[in-house]
Amino acid sequence: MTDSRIALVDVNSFYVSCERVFDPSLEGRPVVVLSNNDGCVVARSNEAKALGIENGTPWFKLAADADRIGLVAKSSNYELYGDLSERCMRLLSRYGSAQEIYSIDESFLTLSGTPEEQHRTAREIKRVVARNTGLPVCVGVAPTKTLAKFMNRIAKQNAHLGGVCTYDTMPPGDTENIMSRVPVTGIWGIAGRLGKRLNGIGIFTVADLKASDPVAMRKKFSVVLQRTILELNGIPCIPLETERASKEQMIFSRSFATPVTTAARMREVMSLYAQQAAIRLAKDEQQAAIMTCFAGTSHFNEKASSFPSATVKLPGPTADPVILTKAAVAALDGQVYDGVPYARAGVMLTGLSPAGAQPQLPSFATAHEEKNIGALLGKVMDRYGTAAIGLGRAGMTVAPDWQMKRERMSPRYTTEWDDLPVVRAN
DNA sequence: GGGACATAG
DNA sequence: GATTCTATGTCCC
Repeated sequence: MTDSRIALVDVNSFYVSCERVFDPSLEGRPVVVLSNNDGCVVARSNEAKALGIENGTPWFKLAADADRIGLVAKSSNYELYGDLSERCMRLLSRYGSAQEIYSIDESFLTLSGTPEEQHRTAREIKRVVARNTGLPVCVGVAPTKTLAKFMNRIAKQNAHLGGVCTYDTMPPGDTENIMSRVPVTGIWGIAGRLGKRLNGIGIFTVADLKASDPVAMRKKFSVVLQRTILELNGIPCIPLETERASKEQMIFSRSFATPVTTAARMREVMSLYAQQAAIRLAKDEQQAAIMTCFAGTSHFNEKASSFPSATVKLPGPTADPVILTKAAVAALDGQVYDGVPYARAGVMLTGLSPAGAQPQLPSFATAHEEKNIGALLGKVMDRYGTAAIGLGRAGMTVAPDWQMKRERMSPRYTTEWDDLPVVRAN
């Protein structure tokens, strides 16, 4: 048998593993990586999972006990993770006739050959990624994406499999056995809400779902669930997306380290966020037609509740930081009040199109629009930091106090010359 | 077409 | 005292 199959390669505890690549002393210890603003746990090592620490736990609830239980927390370092991700994805691309980069730490690959050959390829992938990047991965191989995800999960949870699990080489009885024991929420696309509704009609395990009638389930639930059921039965319904579709919307939003309580400060925030959004537009080679600006108080603050937002139509599709910044600064005018403790804010861009798709008539383009300032801002900030340059921030030479907290961040070893690791030889 | 909701990583 | 960010898809009006 030489059917083509799908491999799902996933880095174990990706963010934690990235931290460990550069700090081997973290090996074997409970480690968590925190969200932006050092808010809550977004990645855990197995040792941290074993301590019962859940994803989403606020750091302030763990901090006091951290030393006592030997828990290490790191601020998230997306420069580092993004760079290691790229290296990893480039390596993986060698091993499949097609590749879908599904997330920062996951790729689907198309494998050919016999099941035994595919299993050997999967083992080689694991070996080569470990040797070339230092990152541990697990690989699941199966006829459909949903089954590949499931096989990957089995590989992760059963150390004796050596991090690789292939549907076609597993004794069918073993697979059925596992499926009849894993809760239905162990399947890709089924989380709490749907899980509860399924339990309500007697579907508790993966095996129960697999045995259900896809047509009836589509009527009762959704087309998504029907596809999942068919995929569990080996019928591919979810195609490999080898071309990254261009984004439909772009959001830049952040929580503040300390609340923003004045309209004047909020204008500063909007100005900086709009510039970050412009930089991303330039990187994606896109332009936007509509901008929504929003701010909000903390959802945990019941006394002050305010969620201002405003949508403005831009003069035409644009990626120009000058236009975007002016629009953002003006958008929330009159809706943000002094004295209200805003906890977060953001800029959303919609109506996106490829840059240059609708070339503007020269008479409508402003002088600065043609100069692609967004890309320039991005390059300067990449090299000299975000404080080095900016529009309309006269005198703002130090980071404002609302800027997000990253108190426990490791150096950006691979993307900052000044953060290069130091090697000592005795 | 748009808001609410669900899901994922 | 403190609780991420981003993107997509479906349902339903």
